[in-house]
Formats: sequence, structure tokens, C-alpha cells
Amino acid sequence: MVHVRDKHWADEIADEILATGRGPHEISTGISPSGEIHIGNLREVITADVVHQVLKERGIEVTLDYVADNFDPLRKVYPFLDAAVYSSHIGKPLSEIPCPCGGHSSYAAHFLEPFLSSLERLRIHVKVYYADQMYKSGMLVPQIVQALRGRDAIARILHECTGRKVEPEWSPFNPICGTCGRMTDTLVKGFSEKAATVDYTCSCGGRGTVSMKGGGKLTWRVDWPARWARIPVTIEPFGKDHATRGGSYDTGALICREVFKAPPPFPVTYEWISFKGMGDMKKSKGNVLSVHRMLEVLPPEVLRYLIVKTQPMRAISFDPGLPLLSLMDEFDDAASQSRDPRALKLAGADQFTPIGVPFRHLVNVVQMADFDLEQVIVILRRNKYPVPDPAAVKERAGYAIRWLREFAPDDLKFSVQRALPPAARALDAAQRAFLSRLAGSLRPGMSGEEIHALIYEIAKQVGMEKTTAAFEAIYQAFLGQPKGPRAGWFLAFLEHDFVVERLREAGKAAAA
RNA sequence: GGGCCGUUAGCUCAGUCGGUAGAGCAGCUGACUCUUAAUCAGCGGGUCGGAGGUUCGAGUCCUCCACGGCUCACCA
Repeated sequence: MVHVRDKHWADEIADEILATGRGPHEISTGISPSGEIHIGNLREVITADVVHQVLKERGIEVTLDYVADNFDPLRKVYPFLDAAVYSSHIGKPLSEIPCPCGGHSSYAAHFLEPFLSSLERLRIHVKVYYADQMYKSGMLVPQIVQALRGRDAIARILHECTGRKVEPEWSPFNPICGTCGRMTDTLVKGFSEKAATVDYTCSCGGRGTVSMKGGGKLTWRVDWPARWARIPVTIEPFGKDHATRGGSYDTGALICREVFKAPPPFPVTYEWISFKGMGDMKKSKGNVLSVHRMLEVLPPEVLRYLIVKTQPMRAISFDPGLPLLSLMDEFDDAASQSRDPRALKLAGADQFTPIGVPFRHLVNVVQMADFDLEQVIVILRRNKYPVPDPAAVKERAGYAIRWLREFAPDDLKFSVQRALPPAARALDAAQRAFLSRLAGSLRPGMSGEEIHALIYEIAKQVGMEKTTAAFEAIYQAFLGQPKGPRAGWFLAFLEHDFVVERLREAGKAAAA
């Protein structure tokens, strides 16, 4: 269903939600911390946050939560894990197995903590539920009892919706084996409502009785609706994989109504974010771009904008190379801000400090300054950028530097050489004459345009037939490569004395 | 096989209650011999995937078809 876009998607979703007449509202998100939480996962939380924002604007009572699924079992040894350590932890809850780096309290915490701090930077404030705490505190005991009692109804729903046969021994509850610590190979043998316990046997030979308070977990398709009923959740965004017919939303909605006697949340499905040329991001494949890393290269508002400007059900193909520059400049260029004002506002553009220097330009300046932030300010000021807020410029320059290191195409990179590059000695006589004469003609305070004109004038005087050779001479003298940023402006940005001295030196240097 | 998304200028995409198509880039022309996705001015360019239907009128709504992408054990 392609709906006509007469307003921003979040406003439209808000309309639909209000039409349901439910409330107060709770928007729930949740991501399993089984691996690095990446920009694709972030779509879930940002989508939720934008809807949250719009509902609040309208005066609706609404809260936003994030359920950290840290009680999920480890499914397999992912490529980024040490098999020797982790193969024995398969099937155990993520909250109960060791941290990959040793610096966090658990495997789950290792991935969760950086993500939660990234959310703070994105100004997304969520009420965090930890799944292990939900279970251990007994919060879900009523739902566990309902699920165990409604086992047959659940089995029927799963069978009808998915066509999958449910094993006779199947149970919606997976006890954690007291012997081996795994929850993936246990069988429920009975339960006591009164004692809130479950009896089990395990393929490892273990058997026993566990508490419903943290002794096990509902299986995913039941866990989800249990949460909806318990919290209760009225709105939930989820990936398109759950939205398919017979998928976990469909079965969850039925289970929620029939077994937990509660209405399912309003669904907001979203598409995946793929990395340009690298396919979908998959935690299990390890080809992810963590939110944390992303925030080193993009200010939070810009990262939000990437997601907010696109309708949830449309795929985003993210290219962190050159197109990232355009994305950045949509925030610092007043002219382009008229493009999608609503999306910019919801992305938090009003919290963004424009510095008045195009990002792609800053990328050049930063390199001319040899990554020295103080020098960046000096260069900008020398070239008629007022720089009213040096701190903001330095911060942005930091993004430029990290972008250059991580994602910039090679042909945009250069570095001003401290000493005359060896390649400059290979310049021919005409090129050297050109450089010498240029050295004599430059005056302090010349603008980029003036120098640009001067280059042509002198090239002509020296009798060069191709101006390309003149440009090459300049680049070889300063960068040791045949190409570089626009020459006139480039020289204007550098210190006058340094430029003159280098030109003289290169002009004299003959091939060995 | 089911579901979802897409198919509009060479490319990337916008198209607001349906009122006979827009932007950026590329291209062409000119400006200063032009180079860092150079800059400025101007210009051209589209049977809106196909076929039906509703309508005075359809890129826009309905039906069917084609092609492409994704998804349907866990995964955002």
C-alpha cells in the first residue's frame, strides 16, 4: 500500500494511532544485544522516537521504552567471537555469559552499554527494561502461567498461521538447565502455578525444577505478546521480517488477544538499511556499522535525519562516502533547508549549530591544516570566514577528520608536505620557471580567485602550452602528487611566507 | 508460493484535496586558457513500466500483468 504523502509519515502514523482511540500510549522498542548494535537497528529506535515526539506535540500522554533482550540465548558462535570460548556458551542467556572484551559485566552489557550511551547523544530518552530483570523480578510470572495454561491454544495459533507442526512436547516456556546453563535443549515436564515453578529435563542429562522468576524464558513468539500485555504496549515498530503474513506480529497479535486477553500494539513496520555496495547489515555476518562508530563521523542530528526523511517502509541504502557530504550540508546550507522542513525539525535540526562552512570545504581545510584544529580556525579566518563560534567549527572539523580516515575516497585526500617532496625534483624547466615566477608575483592577502588568475597569467608568460603542467607543478611542490584542491584557493589558504619559500625551493630544484 | 517495497528526464529522486510533469547532477552553449563532485549565466531533454477501468480530467484512485529488490527458523 503506497499511501499518498500529504504530510510527514510520522504525522500520518500519529493520525492513525489517534483514530484507534487507545491511550495512554507506550511505544516499545527492543533489540537483541547479540552483537554490535548498528545503524540499521537504530532505525527502530529513531522511528519510535519520532512517533513519540509527534504524539507529545499533540499533547498525548506517551512513554517510550527500550527492552534490552539480554535474556535471549546465544544462537551460535558469530564470526567475531572466539570459538574456543563461546562454543560452550551457545544456548545460554546473553546476560549470563562473559563479555568478549572482559570490560563489561556480561556479553549483553558489552554491546548494550555503548548503544545506550549513543542514544543519549541522539537525545533519545528511553525507559530501559532489561529482559533478564523482567524475568528475574517475577514481573512476567502471570504471563508465564497464562502461556503454560494456554499452551494448546498457542500451539494451534502457531500451526494455523505458520503451517508449522508443533511437537507434542513443545512448550512456550524454555527452562534454563541447572546443569549445563542452556535453555535451548530443555523440555517442560510440568509446572506449579502455586509455587511458580516449572519442571524440566535437558538433553545434557540434567533435570530439575526452576522458578518462573528467572529460571527460564518464554519463546520469542510468545515472549513478545507477553510483553505487550504486561507493560502494556500500544505502539511498536519492528522490522519487515516480523511483518510478513504468518510472521511473529501476526501470531503475536492472536496470542496477545486469546491467551493474554490484551489488545496488540499498533504496528509500525520498517525496511532495512543497507550499506551501499555491501548488502544488508547483519549482526550475524559481522558486516555492520555500529551506531557508536557512525556517531564519530556524523553529528547526531544528521544521523537522525538520514532515517527520518525516509518513509519507514522504504529501504535506505546508506553510502558513507561522498554522498555523506551532501547529507551533512543539507544541515548547514540554508537554501537546502527548505527541502523537507518537517523532517529536518523532527531530526532535531534546531539543535544543530550551523558553522557557515560547507562540510566538503572543511574536509579540504582540515587537510591543509594538517589536522591541527587551531590551524583550521586560523586558515578559515585568513580566508574571510568569520568563524563566530570556533568551538563549533572545531567540533565539525573533528567529524571531517574522522570521515577522511574512515570513508573518504583516496582522490580527496592529500597532505601538505613539510619538506619539498622528491617528486618535485622531476619537474621540467618550464614548470620550475613557472614556480619561481609565481613565487615572485604572489603578494600577501591575495584572494583565491586572484591567485587563480595569476596562475594562468604566469603560465602564459612562461610559455607553457598546457596549463595542466602548471597545476601539476604546484601540486607536486606542495603535496607530492599530481592533483589536489583547487590551486588558487589552496595557495590562498596556506601561509604566504611558506608558500613563497616552497615555490622558490621547487623552482630551483633540478633533477638529480 | 505468501507478503512488502519499487518501476517518473542519461543518473539520483520530488511530485501536496486527482487539474495535461519538477529539482539536483550529468549533457549542450557562453563567460576568465579553469582543476579537486570547480564557479556563474542560459538551454534542451520524459509515450510518468504495460493494459484495462472510474472520472469532464489519472503520475496521482481501482483491477490485472511485466520486470527488479527484499522478506517469510533466530535476525531490525
